[in-house]
Amino acid sequence: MTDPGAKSFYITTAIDYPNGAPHIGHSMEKVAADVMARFHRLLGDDVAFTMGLDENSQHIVTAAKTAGIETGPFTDEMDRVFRASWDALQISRSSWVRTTEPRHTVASQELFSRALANGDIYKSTYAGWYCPNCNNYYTEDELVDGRCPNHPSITPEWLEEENYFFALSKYSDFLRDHIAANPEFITPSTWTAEVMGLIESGLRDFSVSRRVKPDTEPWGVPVPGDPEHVLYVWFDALTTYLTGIGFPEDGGTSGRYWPADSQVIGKDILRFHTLYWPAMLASAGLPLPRRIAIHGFMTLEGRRISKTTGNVISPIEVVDEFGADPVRYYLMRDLSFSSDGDFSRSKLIRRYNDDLGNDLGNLLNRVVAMIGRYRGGVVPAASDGEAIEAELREIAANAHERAAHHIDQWQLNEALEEIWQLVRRANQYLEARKPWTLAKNEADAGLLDTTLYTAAEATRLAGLYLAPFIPGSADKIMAQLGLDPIADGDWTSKGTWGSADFGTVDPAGPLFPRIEVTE
RNA sequence: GCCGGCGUAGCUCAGCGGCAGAGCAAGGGACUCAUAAGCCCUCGGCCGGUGGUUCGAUUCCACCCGUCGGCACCA
Repeated sequence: MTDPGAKSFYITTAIDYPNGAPHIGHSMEKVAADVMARFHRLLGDDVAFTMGLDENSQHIVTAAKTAGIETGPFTDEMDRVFRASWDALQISRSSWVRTTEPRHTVASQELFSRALANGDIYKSTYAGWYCPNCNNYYTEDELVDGRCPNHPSITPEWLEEENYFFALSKYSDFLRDHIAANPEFITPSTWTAEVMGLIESGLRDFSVSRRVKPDTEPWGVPVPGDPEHVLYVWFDALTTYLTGIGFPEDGGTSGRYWPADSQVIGKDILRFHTLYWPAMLASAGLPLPRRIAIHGFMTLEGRRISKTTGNVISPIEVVDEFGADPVRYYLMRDLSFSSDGDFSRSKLIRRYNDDLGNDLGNLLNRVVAMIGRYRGGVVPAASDGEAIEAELREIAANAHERAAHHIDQWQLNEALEEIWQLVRRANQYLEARKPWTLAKNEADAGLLDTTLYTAAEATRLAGLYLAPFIPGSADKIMAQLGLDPIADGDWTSKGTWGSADFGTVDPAGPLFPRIEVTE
């Protein structure tokens, strides 16, 4: 399917920490990344898309213990739940990395070894408040009245251990220069000042290993040549982005896809992806990702999502009720990628009914119904028409161009707004031409043909442009219009006016049946 | 405390030096192809406050108030 000469596009999402099932708040990042991946496939690019799970943490071991399950089966179950959630949302990942996989051990050790060989890793002393039950260190702030946050009965002791450090401080100038020279590296740019501020306030080296304690379950990637240590967080978690494309086999796929075009993360891990990660890559002699795309956080009905509040909703639950496309549409339309947003059931329903049902679904429905009624289902040939037809063609061309630009800039809600200009204009167009009136007069047959074709074509293009956002529905639009399902490269080859051969419409009923609000 | 974001119509937000914008919500109207949908019109804002720069500020600057984040080994 993919042209070997195609441009490659590599995108990743943050890997999740599977100490519990995913909730709706995790889904915005995944959907946004998926929209981008699908958009690039539509452009004809050869897309790789990595997601995964960060399983190498003592917190996971603790969570498994709490659940009374062995760590392996526990993470296997979490793995199943996470994949099922993203599948429900139609996230089109191409690779899935669990940090416990052997291939990931290889990749992490390789990255570590390269940084070591480059002289950026050294041994030093790490100190912190150690809780033996958690097998974890805490900072002063994290302790609750001097006790372990997870084990109120335990008073952690101050422990020092020798472990490995990464020389982040050496990269201050490099990072500052890179960020200044590549304004798109941090997207949206509102975060640039914050990151620069972090650099100016001074970067400290960070520890990258933990000593394996006796009598604890070994869990993690051994440090190459020093099995007394396991990699701690960064050289393990961040490396998944490389594992996903076959690193360190540079003759294979990783050479083709790296550097990543976009790495999508939440604002909480900004520091690690804009400072630690590029420094680690530079140290290992690898090029840096072109862009770190940072999204805001989601509240649920106005409240912070948290287990203690009890307001967690699973993505599967929401998809079961509304369908994947409506949820995807709502997330991308109402919640700005770059800022925090609130997920609200009533607003989702409003978006569904008003935008998807009334504007888009009803447009499709009236178009296929009229073509069926007035032209026996065959989309008629048409003349160019008059100014009003030209105007609609121009709106479509604008939507094509501007939506692409906005998607490229990670302004996904604005891309949808542009496409909706076309949807709205198509409805207005029908009101202006009044095909139901034209149909009453044989003398208007030619104009009726033009009107029906023009409306059908506008609907087709809107459906195509929406394909990255609502892929299943986009295909249904094509099917009702009697067209082939959307394929890779169609944004270009079929994205302009008149680039499809219509046949016979296939009315299949409302695309987004209205949801009746009860309360 | 330090750094940063935000505060514009009932709601969600756009605009960021030159007569206040969109969508939704609310009210009215003409139509009927369509998911009682679509279309048209109307209502609606001392653009958080105070001072300053400017011929002119929602837009730039200062301060204040409110609000939300970040402040490092925590995903």
